[in-house]
Amino acid sequence: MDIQDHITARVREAVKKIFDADLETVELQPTRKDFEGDITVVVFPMLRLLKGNPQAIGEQIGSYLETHVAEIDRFNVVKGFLNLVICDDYYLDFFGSIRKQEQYGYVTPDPEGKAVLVEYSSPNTNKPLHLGHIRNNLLGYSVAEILKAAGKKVYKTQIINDRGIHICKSMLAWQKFGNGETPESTGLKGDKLVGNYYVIFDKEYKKEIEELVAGGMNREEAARQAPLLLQAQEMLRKWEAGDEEVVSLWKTMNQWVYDGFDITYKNLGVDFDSYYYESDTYLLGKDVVEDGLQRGIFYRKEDGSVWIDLTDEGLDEKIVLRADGTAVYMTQDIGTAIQRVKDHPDIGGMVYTVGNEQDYHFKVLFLILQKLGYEWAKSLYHLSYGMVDLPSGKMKSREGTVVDADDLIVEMTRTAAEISEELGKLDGYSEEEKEELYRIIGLGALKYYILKVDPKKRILFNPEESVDFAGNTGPFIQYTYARIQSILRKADETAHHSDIKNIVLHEKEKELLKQLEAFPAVISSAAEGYSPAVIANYTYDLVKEFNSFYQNVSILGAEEETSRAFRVQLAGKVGEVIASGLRLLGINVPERM
RNA sequence: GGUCGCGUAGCUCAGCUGGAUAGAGCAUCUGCCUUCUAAGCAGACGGUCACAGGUUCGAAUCCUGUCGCGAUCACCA
Repeated sequence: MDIQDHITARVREAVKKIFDADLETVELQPTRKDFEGDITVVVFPMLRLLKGNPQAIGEQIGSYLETHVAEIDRFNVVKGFLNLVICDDYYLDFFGSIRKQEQYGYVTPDPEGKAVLVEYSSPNTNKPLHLGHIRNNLLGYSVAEILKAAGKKVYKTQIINDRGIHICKSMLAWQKFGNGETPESTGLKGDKLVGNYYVIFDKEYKKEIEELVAGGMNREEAARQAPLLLQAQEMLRKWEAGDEEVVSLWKTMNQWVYDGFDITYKNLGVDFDSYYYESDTYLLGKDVVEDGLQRGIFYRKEDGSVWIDLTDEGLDEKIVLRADGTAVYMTQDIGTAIQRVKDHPDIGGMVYTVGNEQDYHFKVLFLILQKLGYEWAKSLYHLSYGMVDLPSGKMKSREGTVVDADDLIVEMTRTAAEISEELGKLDGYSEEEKEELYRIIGLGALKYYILKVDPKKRILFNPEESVDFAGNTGPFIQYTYARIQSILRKADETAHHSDIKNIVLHEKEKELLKQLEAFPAVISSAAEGYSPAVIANYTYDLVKEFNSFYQNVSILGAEEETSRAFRVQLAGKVGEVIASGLRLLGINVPERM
C-alpha cells in the first residue's frame, strides 16, 4: 500500500471516529511549495457531509493523524487545506525499498496478459521520410515503449503503402527519364532516388498539361488526358494484372526505397516486429463485408455498392465496397485489422499512429469493427497527432518544401558537435566516441523537442531557428545524467554500498525522494493517455530538482560518511530514473558530455 | 454550413478526472566557476488563462454561446 492509500484510509478512520461519518473519497494533492508539508488533504469536499468550518475540521483530523499515524510528523491547516508533514523515515524506507531494484517503475509483464499492437510510420514507397514521419515514428515508438513499461506485451508494426498510382508515377518517370540510374550508380539513397523521379513525374506532367491547354483544351480535361497520367494509370492496371515487367520494376524500385528507409529508421533508433504491405492486404475485407451484409450490418444500394448507416451514432453513411465490387480504403482497413488479430491471437487492442486528418476515418473504422462484433474492437485507439508545419505553411513533397528526415538528423548532430567542441570537455575521447556522442545529443535534442509537446497539438517547426540545447531540452537532461555518472565514478566503494540509516533528510533530498516516488504513477498515466509528453515533463521536473540539489548540497563532500553514501546512492537512483524516462522517449544517455 | 481539435507570459510549452497566490524554458536584466562538469544554479521582469454567460463554497480546468486558427465532411489513400 502506498502512502496515499494509507493516508486516505486513516483520514476516513479519523472522520469516522471524530464525526461518526463515512467519507467516500479523500482528496489528496502534493503540498504546494509555499507551505510546509508533503501531502495535503483538501477539507472542502468533506463539508457536504460534515457541518462546521473547514479550518476546525482540518485541525481535528490533523491532530488525530498526528497522534495515530506513525508516518505523520506534524501538520498545519491553512484555510481548508490540511498540510501533512511526512517523517523522514518513511522516505528513507521507501528509498531502501527501491535502492537495489532494477528498472524501478516498470511493471513486470503478465505472461497471460493481452498484447497491444502499435502501428506507426506507415510510409508511402514513392518518396523519402520527412519531418512529419519523424513525429509519427517518435510517437509510435515511444508509446510502444511506454506500454511495455506499463506491463503490456507490445508488437510494433507498420503498414507500408507500396502500391497505387503514386508508386506508378515514380516508376514511369524512372522508366522514361532515368537512363538506368540506380542507387549504386548515383550513390544516392534508394528512397531519395525514387523520390526524385516522383518529383520529375510531376514536373513533366505539368508541362504536358500546359501544352494541352496551349492547344486549346480546358485545364481540367488536360489534367485528365495528359499522356503521362494515362500511362501511369495503364501501368497500375498492368500491375494489378500481374504483368511481369511492371511487377519486376515495382519490386526493384520498392527494394531501393526499403533499403533507404532502413537506414533512416536505424539512424532514428526505431524498430518494428513485423511489416504489413498494402500489396498483400488491399484485397482483404471483402468477405467480411459480404458477411456483414448477410447479418444486416451493411446494406446494398441499387447500384450494387455496399454501405453502413452510422447516422444513429451522429455520423454519416459510409461506403465499404464499390459498385464494381472493388475495395475502398475502409474495406482493406477492416480486413487488415482482422488479419492482424489472426496473425497474433493474443492481441487485445491496437494503436494506430496516424495524423489527425484521419480522425473521422478511424472513428468510423472502429465503429464498424464494433458493430461486426469483434471483442478487441473496443480497445482500439487512434493515436492522433497534429501536423508539423513550417512557417511557410504545409510541407509538400512535390514542391520541395519538406524538411528531410536524414538531413535533419545530420543537421542536429552537427549542431551538437559545434556546441560540444566549443565547450571542450571531451579530452581523451576518440573521434569515434565523439561522433557517437554528438549523435546521442543531437537526436536527444530533436526527439525531446518533438515528444515534449502534447501529441494532439500541431507543431510549428522553424528550420531557421535551430532546436535549443539549453533549458527544457533533451541535452539538458542528458547533461544532468552525465554529471551524475561523473560523481558515481569518483565515489568510493563504501559510498556505493553502505546501508542507509540514521539520516536527517535535507529539504532537497526529500523533494527528490518524493519525485522518485511518483515515477510508477507517471508511467501508468502516460500509458493510459498514450502520451510521451507526460514522461518528458516528469523527467524534466526530476532533473530540475536534481540540479538544484546538486548546486546547493555537496554530495562527495558531505561531512558524515552515511550522508555521503546516501547522497551518492540517491544520485545514482536519480540517474537510473532519468535514463529510464529517456529510454521511454527513445533517447539515449551519455556517460560524459 | 455540419462535425472534431486547438486558443495560457513577447516566443515555445506545462497545468485541464474542478481546489491555495496559474508554472517552466527561451528572450531581457542581476548575482554565482581556487569546491562533485556553468549544456548549470539563485534571483528579477513578464498573465483580464481568446471573449461572454452559466454551474459550484471554489473554474485555466465542467456546460452553453461568440470569435480566431486548423482538420474533416471523396465510390483518394
